Amino acid sequence: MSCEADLAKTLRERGYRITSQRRVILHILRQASDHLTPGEVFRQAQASLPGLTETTVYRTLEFLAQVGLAHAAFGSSGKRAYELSEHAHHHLTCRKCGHEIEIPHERFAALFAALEAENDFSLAHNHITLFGLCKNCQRENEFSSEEQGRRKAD
Amino acid sequence: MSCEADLAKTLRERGYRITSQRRVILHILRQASDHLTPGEVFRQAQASLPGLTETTVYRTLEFLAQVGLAHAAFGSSGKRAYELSEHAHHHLTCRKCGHEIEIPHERFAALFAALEAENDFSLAHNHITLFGLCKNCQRENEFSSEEQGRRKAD
DNA sequence: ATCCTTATTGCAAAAAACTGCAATAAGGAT
DNA sequence: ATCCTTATTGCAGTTTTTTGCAATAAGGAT
Repeated sequence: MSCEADLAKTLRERGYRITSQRRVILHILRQASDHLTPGEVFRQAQASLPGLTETTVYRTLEFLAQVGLAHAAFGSSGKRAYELSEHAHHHLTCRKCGHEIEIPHERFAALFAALEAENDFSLAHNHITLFGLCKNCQRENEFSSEEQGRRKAD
Repeated sequence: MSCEADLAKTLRERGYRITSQRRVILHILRQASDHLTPGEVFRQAQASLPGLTETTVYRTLEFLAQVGLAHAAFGSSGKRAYELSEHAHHHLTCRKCGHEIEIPHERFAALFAALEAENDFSLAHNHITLFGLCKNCQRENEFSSEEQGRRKAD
């Protein structure tokens, strides 16, 4: 697999090592169509690598993000979730029903470039999640008092 | 205090109640020059309201965000931090030294408006944090292997 | 001022994240 | 194939966030 070899090279060059744990976790992220929380990754990874620790998952995920292979996004619940960096995109997430609309990175590219230039800053590929209300949920009241205490029901 | 009365009205209209806890927490956020984590808010709040629980702080902060009075931002560490919604702005945060550059919301306004129109979406005021490297840190290597294991030292 | 409804809080216990340190194992060198 | 250095992992323990439920207290009505 070319991307495996590629990965090896990338990491090695920077002084990191390739381990079964990293391979498994990376593989899971590749399969995933969606963002995965550390817990989800852990559960899936357990299957192929029984001895794996939750701690390692957290550290590996964070590691992948640092190296740039993956990045963290914050879901509507505020829980951290990771996904591969490939095909940069962002999300509009409905705070009410959780519906997600994907926005290609290109839409942000110009603004990002401008900000980088103006501030002498080098932006990493961030996954941005913008919260709001989707078409349907806009009609109803955003957060009527009756919903108190049963937010997850939505 | 006008903003207090204003707050009262805002909440009451929506069916929420004003409690000493909410007042204290909101007051702390007003004083704060910076974002505060739930833990920080809790510690400060303890002073004026000894009986206060950490749980309540978490819930109140989340509540304020839902109601739109405050919003959560995710610091470089990924830790959640809250601040009042007034004077909308965003941040460019250096992943290495933690330096933060404030970006006025206006820079994002046009893009946000376009995204809202294109997707039939109503965006809430999100506080965006874009990570990257500041001017100074760009010179050095982003994440050389020697830094492994002592990231917080930077 | 007192009563009533029900939004909020506190408590206790669980789940999720994070840390320090000793043991393990990549992978370059011999 | 074996040795060596040190990046990574696992373990055990700590802190941070959440959640369910009963007790408390806002604030409108009487």
